[in-house]
Amino acid sequence: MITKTISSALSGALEDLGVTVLPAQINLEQPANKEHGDWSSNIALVTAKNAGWNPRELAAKIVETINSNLPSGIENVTVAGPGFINFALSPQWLHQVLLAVLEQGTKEFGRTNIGKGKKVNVEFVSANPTGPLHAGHARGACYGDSIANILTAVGFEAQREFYVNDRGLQMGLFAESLLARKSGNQIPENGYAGAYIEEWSEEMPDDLSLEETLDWGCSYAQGDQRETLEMIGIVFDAWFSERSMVDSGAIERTMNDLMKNDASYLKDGATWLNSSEYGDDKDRVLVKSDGEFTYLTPDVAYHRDKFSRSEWLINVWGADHHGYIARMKAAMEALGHDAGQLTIAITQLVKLVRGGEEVRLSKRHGDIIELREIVEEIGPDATRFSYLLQSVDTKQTFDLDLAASQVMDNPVFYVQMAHARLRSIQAKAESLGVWPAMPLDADLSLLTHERELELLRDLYNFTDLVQLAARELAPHKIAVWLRELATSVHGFYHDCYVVGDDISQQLTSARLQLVEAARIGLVSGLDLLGVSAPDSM
RNA sequence: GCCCCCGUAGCUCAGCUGGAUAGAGCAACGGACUUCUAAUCCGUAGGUCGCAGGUUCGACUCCUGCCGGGGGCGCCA
Repeated sequence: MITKTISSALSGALEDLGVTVLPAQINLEQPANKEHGDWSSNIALVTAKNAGWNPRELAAKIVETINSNLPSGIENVTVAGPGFINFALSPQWLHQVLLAVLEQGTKEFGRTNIGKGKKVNVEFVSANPTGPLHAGHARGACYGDSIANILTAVGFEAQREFYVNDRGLQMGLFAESLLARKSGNQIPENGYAGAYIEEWSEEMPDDLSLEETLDWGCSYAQGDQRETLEMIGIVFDAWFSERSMVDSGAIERTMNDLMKNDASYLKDGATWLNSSEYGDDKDRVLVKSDGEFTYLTPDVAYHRDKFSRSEWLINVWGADHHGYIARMKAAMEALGHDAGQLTIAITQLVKLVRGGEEVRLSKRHGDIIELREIVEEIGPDATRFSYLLQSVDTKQTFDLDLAASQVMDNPVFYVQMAHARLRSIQAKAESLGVWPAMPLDADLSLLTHERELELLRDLYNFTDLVQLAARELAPHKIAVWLRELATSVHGFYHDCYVVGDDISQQLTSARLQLVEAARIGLVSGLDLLGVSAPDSM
């Protein structure tokens, strides 16, 4: 690609000047300000000191050298500011980008193989099967699903997994709450009092034992959660049952192996994990003095199971679990796993606002906003896009009134509208018989309008962007890029007519190529977020 | 007290491994529809990037210390 040409021109010039640089030091970037050219290098600023030059002088020498033998595709090279070297290219390189996008199509565009097929397990949501999913779960759900998409796009083999805590204290309280509600008794202390408990208990068969209630409630809740997730297009490859590890003996084996590795000990009638040996603040209880496991113990066994199936584990946890990271990594190391292959992605809390007031999230009380309600209110696409629009590192304010009533404020419509507009251009071209019978010899050099070039620059950036989003597990970067691409599309749509009497046939066919390329861009980006690209709005 | 996240325009947020004059949407103001969807486009206005030091040719970005907001520090899950 063109960046290689520029890099080698730079390193050649530096060599001629007797300045030695490593290829890795040559760093090219696309300046934010278009007046600074298409590509820019700071190499003179970086190397000047060691070479004993003034940065601007060095840059001038480099430019002189490159200009004496200007590579094709580069229109001019200049020195600017404190010593930047700016390259202006002929639009031809962007036309190459267009051809590449068309050739790749929606199935290939933006995809690479840096993951080399490495297996990654993405565990997310993992809500207790004691109630419906709420607005807070949704952030982790959209995020986890999207990073699995992105990791797949860069060549990993991603598996989506949901860990079901179908045993333990909370399950017991849930079952007791259902039974109490069913028989009209008082909900037990610390039990579940949400309105859904009443609705669910009415669905429940009569005269169930506590154990049967637990089974029934668990599968009912799981079914409800599964259904809600499917409403926003999230389908898990595996639902891993905590209880199954009791039956299989996995938990006992894990306890034994921890003991064998001197990672656990008895104290005060409880069994402890020696986690402080592995960087945790303190040791943690694995088996309580009453003989029950803590939450940690089955989870350790579970992670171990995941490691037997995948090389890299990603857990998406809420901010309230961050204190749990150190002990889990400690346990993995104690069991001989590489804690570096366990990545914990923390999503900050979602603050729900309705009517200007904060809505508290608590499953134990009645006032939860269910994910199902949100999806029914604003639709799956707006739900997913809204949750993915900002970094999970920041706490999110989700304004339900805004999302429901002022749809125009919602960027998802802006992006989807861009796609619908491109489709309508194609539909018109189709009705005139000039599409999709596209002439492959369209003269792309006709694409010189700034709107057209802007579109191509956006498309050029996509592949690197997907890799960055994968590296940082940051789907919001895709969402931000989509808004930029949509802005370019709307600008192009406005200023560059594609099909019409006063547009030459040559220009029409060149622009039709661009329309399809931009469309491929929108579809590819939206796909990674799990948002649809409708033909009309 | 310790740990994690955040602090950027009136509001909601971007800002890539440090780069040139800090960006976008909404809200405000002013323009653009005989045309492929005006659910759009163009322009104006709006900033001490929480504060103070440090590193650097260069800091919103990295380091340290404060201040402010949120979350977590159980033999709960």
